[in-house]
Amino acid sequence: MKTDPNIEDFVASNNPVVRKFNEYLDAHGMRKTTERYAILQRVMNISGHFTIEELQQLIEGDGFHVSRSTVYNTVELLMEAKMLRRHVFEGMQAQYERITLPHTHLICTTCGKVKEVRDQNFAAFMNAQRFNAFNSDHYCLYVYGTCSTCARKLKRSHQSTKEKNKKR
Amino acid sequence: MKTDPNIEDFVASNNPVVRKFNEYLDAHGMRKTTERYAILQRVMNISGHFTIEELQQLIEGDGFHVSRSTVYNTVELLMEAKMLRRHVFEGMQAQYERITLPHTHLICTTCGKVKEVRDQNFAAFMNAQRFNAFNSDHYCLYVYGTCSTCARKLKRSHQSTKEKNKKR
DNA sequence: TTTACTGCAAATATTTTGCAATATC
DNA sequence: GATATTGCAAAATATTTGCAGTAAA
Repeated sequence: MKTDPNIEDFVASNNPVVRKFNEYLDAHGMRKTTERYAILQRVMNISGHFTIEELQQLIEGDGFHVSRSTVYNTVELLMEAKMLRRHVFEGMQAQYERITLPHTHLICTTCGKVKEVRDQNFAAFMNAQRFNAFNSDHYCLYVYGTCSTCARKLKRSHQSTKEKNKKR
Repeated sequence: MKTDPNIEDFVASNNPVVRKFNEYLDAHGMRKTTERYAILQRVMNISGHFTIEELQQLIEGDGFHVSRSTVYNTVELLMEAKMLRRHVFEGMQAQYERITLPHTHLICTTCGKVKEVRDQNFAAFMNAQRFNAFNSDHYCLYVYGTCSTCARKLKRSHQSTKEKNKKR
């Protein structure tokens, strides 16, 4: 293992995320490589959604080099370990996010921004939900629409169109 | 326009789907090509989900040739016309389905089968749902889990493992 | 007749794979 | 020391694009 104090500290820390990943690696007879922890550390410090490209650039920004294949490989492991989830929203490239409490995704179809909202009522509703001949493991609710920022901009440009039309 | 009686009949029919697509094409000054209607006809006769690959093969099976680019192009138009939707479920390639009444997708993570269920309670819940600073247009609920067929198979193979262990 | 659309092939984008070098166990 | 993992480059996959020919308006 190369000496990278940050990552060594992270591995040595009793961080539950490190513990969970260790358990997964142990259970599958997999090795604990510096690259895997460097990626884990980065992933767990991102609050929202990110693409593979963005993740790799963040890691490189940390001054640590990992190949694209290793990023894909480790992200796959983190998904199997149920620590990370992949989302593909309409018209966008794949994005990842760490698994936390269930939440709804609000996706603006104009600017592509994704907002997460936690809704107790909805969570309760889904928890009570049972399906016929189907054993549910987890769910994703994607709500597509327009965020307030884009709505404002659209309204403005619509108004200026009306203004122009008036002037003619 | 090449003479293909089936498609001509379809175009001539007062099918609401044809009308809706015509309106979209007219509104955008786009041409009414045989290829577009051939694809529309096929799409509207598929009940479940399909990939681009599958759609093209079905069309070829109908004895009509359309290039891959035209399939992508027309599918894009149908999505803009709000007649078709694209879904990317975890670990699978993009699938399309015609837009009908809102429904939940149950996705088996073992066999990949996708089942649609309509749930009045859920629909009512979502219709009442309002989000802060976000104007909702449509939503997708994906529920991942295990279908009963796979559950049975898994149970059986688990049992036979236990049997084997007993014999030792 | 004009030009939007199609088909083909080539380009691009994203993800996967083969293999030699290397680090973990 | 044995071998799982890495990095690189090449391959595979999915989607987009440029352009010449064709067909819709």
